[in-house]
Amino acid sequence: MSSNVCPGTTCSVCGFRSEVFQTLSTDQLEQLTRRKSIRAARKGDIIAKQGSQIMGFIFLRTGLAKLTRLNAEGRQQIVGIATPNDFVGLLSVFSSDSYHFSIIALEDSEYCCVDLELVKELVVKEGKFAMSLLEKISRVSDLLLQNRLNIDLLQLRGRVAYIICYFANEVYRQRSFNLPISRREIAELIDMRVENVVRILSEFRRDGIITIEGTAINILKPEKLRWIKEHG
Amino acid sequence: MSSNVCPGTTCSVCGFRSEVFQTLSTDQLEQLTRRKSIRAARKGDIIAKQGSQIMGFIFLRTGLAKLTRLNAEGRQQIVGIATPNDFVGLLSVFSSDSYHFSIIALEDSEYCCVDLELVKELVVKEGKFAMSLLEKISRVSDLLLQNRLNIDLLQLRGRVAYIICYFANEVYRQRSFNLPISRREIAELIDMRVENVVRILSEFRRDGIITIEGTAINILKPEKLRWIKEHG
DNA sequence: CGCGGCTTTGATGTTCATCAAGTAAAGTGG
DNA sequence: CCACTTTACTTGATGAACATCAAAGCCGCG
Repeated sequence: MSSNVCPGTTCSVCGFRSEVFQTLSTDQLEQLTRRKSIRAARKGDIIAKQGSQIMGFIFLRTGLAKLTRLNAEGRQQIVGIATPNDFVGLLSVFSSDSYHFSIIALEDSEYCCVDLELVKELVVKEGKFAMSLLEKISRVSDLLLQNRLNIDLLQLRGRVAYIICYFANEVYRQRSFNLPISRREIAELIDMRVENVVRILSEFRRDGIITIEGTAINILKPEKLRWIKEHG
Repeated sequence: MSSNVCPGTTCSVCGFRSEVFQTLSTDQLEQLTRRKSIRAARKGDIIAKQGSQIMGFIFLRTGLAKLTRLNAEGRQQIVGIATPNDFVGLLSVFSSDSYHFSIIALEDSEYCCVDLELVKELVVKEGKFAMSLLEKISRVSDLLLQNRLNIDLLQLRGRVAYIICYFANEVYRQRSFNLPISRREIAELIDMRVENVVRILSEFRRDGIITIEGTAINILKPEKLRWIKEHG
């Protein structure tokens, strides 16, 4: 939970600006700069906690984070993965006053926390800003839902293939990378059990589809993996 | 697909107004009235089709509709149920130019189709409108996601209980009602097979938890059903 | 009437969760 | 730094949950 405030960077040079804040005036950007804080989170740090009051509009600048949720039964579930420039407060921000998910850093990350009241003020004052926010929020949330719907129809083999492809294609854009999450977390992400994640990964390795050593994954047969993710 | 245009009603007396359009001026509401159409859909009619171009901002005035989706494999999936005052274009409206889901009437329904360009214009022009739209869109989408996440963690018995409770509590607000969807559609809604839906419904009946005859459901033991939905 | 779609039940095999047990890796405290 | 504990990973065996296949009844519709 220890998140350090970083030396301020002005919002006018922020990567997020090009996507959402592009429509704001220099003046408004300065206002934004004054009422935001950039923070650093170490791997494992809790950026926001499910159920706690929403303090600000949060988006990820660098790094990687998971959105998690504890259901009524006490079972942990990973709702999705946030990559740089995703806002992670998600829909809750505008429909509730408390976070519906926890946000936890998977890698050392930087995130920006903008005063929520200011964002709301800007929505009301600056129509174009409101519009681009709507677009961005829609895109991120829609993608989250699509991923989940896709996974729901797959059997376990297909789910594991899906998530490997996800990291390869959407996150790291490389055939070979280090899994940022544990076997347990993979299980929580695609609604299955640790043992079966392990078993299926071993199976993929045996079949020469991937190599995997610890967290290091290398995809040997992308076509085959894609086939499994689609038909498995 | 045959949807008849209804005799115009002015937007100033629309049920949706109180939720989202409340902030618009009389003038703007008249503008809205001119650039919208109220349509009637009969049970089974397709209100919008997955993949087709988004023509307008659609919301349901009366009746009931399902949001469905055909995945890459050709398997049908029901994403959610829309009740009156839900906008059914959902997130796609602002993040894509084609519908990601089909919208199909489950009961005779009336829906309103507002010129999307006008809505976007109003978002830009009227900050308060933008804000209430953001809130509404967030609430509906968030709920959709929550429901799906809940269902994902349940076994089949729990899912069936969940969906019965859903209709009883959220849609009809009565312990006894007519299921608006077939057994097959229930299966598509909670990711299971028709046979198992039937089997579990019969089981609930045998155990005296519900009565069910055709589409007519009556919940006899709400507490027991709730227990199953939470622990099943 | 006959056909097709929806519903229902039974039988069977597959997929998956659970239990158990063991290894490896990573903290923790003396 | 080493014994100790904990946590992550891995494999096997077993039973429960579920999909699939098969068959029959029901109903509406041309």
